[in-house]
Amino acid sequence: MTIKELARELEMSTTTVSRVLTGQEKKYRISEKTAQRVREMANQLDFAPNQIARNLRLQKTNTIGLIIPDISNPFFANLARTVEEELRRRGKMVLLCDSKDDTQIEEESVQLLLSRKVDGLLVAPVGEKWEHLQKKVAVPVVLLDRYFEHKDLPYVTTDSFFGAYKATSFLIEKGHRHIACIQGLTGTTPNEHRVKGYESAMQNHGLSQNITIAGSDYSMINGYESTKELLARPETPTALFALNNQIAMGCMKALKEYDFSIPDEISLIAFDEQPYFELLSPSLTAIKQPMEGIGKVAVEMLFELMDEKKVAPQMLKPMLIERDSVAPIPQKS
Amino acid sequence: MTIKELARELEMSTTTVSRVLTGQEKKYRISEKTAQRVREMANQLDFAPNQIARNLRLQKTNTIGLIIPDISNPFFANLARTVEEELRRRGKMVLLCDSKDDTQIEEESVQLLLSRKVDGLLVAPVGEKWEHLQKKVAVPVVLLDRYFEHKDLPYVTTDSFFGAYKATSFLIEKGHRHIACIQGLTGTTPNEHRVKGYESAMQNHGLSQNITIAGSDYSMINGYESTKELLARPETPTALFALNNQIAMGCMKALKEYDFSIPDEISLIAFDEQPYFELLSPSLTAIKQPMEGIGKVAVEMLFELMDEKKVAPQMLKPMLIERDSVAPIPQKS
DNA sequence: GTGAAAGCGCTAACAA
DNA sequence: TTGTTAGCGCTTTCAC
Repeated sequence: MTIKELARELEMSTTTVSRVLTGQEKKYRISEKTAQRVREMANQLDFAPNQIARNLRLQKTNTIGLIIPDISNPFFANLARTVEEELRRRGKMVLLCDSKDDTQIEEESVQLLLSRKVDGLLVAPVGEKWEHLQKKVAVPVVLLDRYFEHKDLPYVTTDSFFGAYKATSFLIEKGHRHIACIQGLTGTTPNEHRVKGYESAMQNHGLSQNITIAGSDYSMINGYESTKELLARPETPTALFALNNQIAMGCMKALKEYDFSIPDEISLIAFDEQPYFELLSPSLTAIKQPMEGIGKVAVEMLFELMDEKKVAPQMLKPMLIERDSVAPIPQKS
Repeated sequence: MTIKELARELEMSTTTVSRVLTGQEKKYRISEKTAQRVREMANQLDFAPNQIARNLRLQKTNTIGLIIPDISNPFFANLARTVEEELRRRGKMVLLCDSKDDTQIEEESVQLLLSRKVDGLLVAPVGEKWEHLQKKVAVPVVLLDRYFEHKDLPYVTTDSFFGAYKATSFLIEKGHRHIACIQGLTGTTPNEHRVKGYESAMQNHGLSQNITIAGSDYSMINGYESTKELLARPETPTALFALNNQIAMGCMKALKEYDFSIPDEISLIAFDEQPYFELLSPSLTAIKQPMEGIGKVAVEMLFELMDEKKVAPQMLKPMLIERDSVAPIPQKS
């Protein structure tokens, strides 16, 4: 069923049909009667214009490419949900790519999406390279979560420094002095900023000598093994700061296995809240990222870029959710 | 950068260029020298054919529509991950739609995807209606998770009856007699089969009179409120069977709030395993669905359908993961 | 071995 | 108020 057949059926030109169907009847002063007939017939034969042809002609696909490092990570799944919803509301569809935290897959995905002529790109990059996101990319790009400083690639993300500083200060206020930080993927901005936030807080409280950083990626296994390693050290930390939700899970697993009681023997705080945190025992204190905000702002930004407007990067403030995995300890200098 | 420009640059026809670039040089006996030159130039100018034009010409988009009720539910996020990976491996991309468990959005999504000429549809339907998935759908469709019996729509799903029967029997073997089931969305096949599995197990053990079914959808809030309601009844159940992961979370929340100790005062088992279940306190006994299998088999099936082969629906067996949320209770008839 | 030209289904500039 | 026609960028039939 094409517009041509529809036009033949109606005994009029494809032009007229097209104009009615694209809502331009007013503009071309098409008689209400004609318009009515077109709509009825289209409805009756339930004709839907071939979007591929349309896209080719219009040089516009109403499609946005979304590249995410791991859709099974609830953080990104949530992001994807908001983004999809926001885009749908604005008449766009989403081509989804999961890069599996692999820069090469990410680069390939960008190519694939560009050759499919997406109108824009929303990317939560792995974070190791950026050239493929900037050079020869003819469409607007907005980065999510991870980004690149000084690269003029617009982004929207959580204020990681702020969040980490807050989490660490919170622990310090509770009397903790030996706080270890288990980091995610090194070299990526959120990780570096979280680490810096942690370090700053430690330094500002005169605890520079106690700064302890372990770990290497955003996985549960990393949390698990880093925790075990930390527990094996001569001076066991009294608190752990896990830099994402999966690391925190690994920490809990290790602590459980080693029969460390949280928070009595060791406190735990996570960057990145998840709904089930409140159900864990003990419930997990966490830094909650403004997920909805990130998705919404990113889509907004992308639209502004598509309208050739200028945009400024955005850092959204996270908040601390106090639960039971952090206990005060008696002060001892 | 179009193939035309590339051809001009090379001083040959677009035909030849196209033939080389689509790997048909052998077929048309194009000289190796020419082919070489084409590839080099294409590479150098890093030319990538406009897929939209290609799709239009070929009447094929290498795109699959994936409709899912809620991508933020880890069950579906996992499914999406496997599906995306499998499809990428086979050279297809994924257009993602989140129906938010709303049949109307689902119907619209099908229309949108069809007008974009996807080559196939992978749908985890809300489960209330099926007409929009069968009538006038010109492309192959495979259903995930939820499906429709006797509707000739191929599906791949977990054997829900089997899993629920197993979970219930497990509780009965542990001595439980008053087992309540908190169900998900009524009217959907997995839910009905899980309920039937539960009922069958109860009946086969002579516990028909104790069958208790509460709840109405797959949400945490449903688990929460249904549990509270069950606890308020004169005869409190000794075990709860939650029909999905989110319901189970709601149960835990309610039990925690009411200071019911799991498993000492009440046992809990969930249909649908999640990685964090082992970290909950107590760790949660669950029926684990073969997620990877579902995704892979579904994609395979879709490809067979695209090759005009016949396929048979598949039910994959889940397995029971024993943890600490179920305790035996002394037998009393 | 290579090329000219038609055509995929649609929209819009130009014409009437 | 409506229609003719060119063309989006590609592939492929037919011709040489």
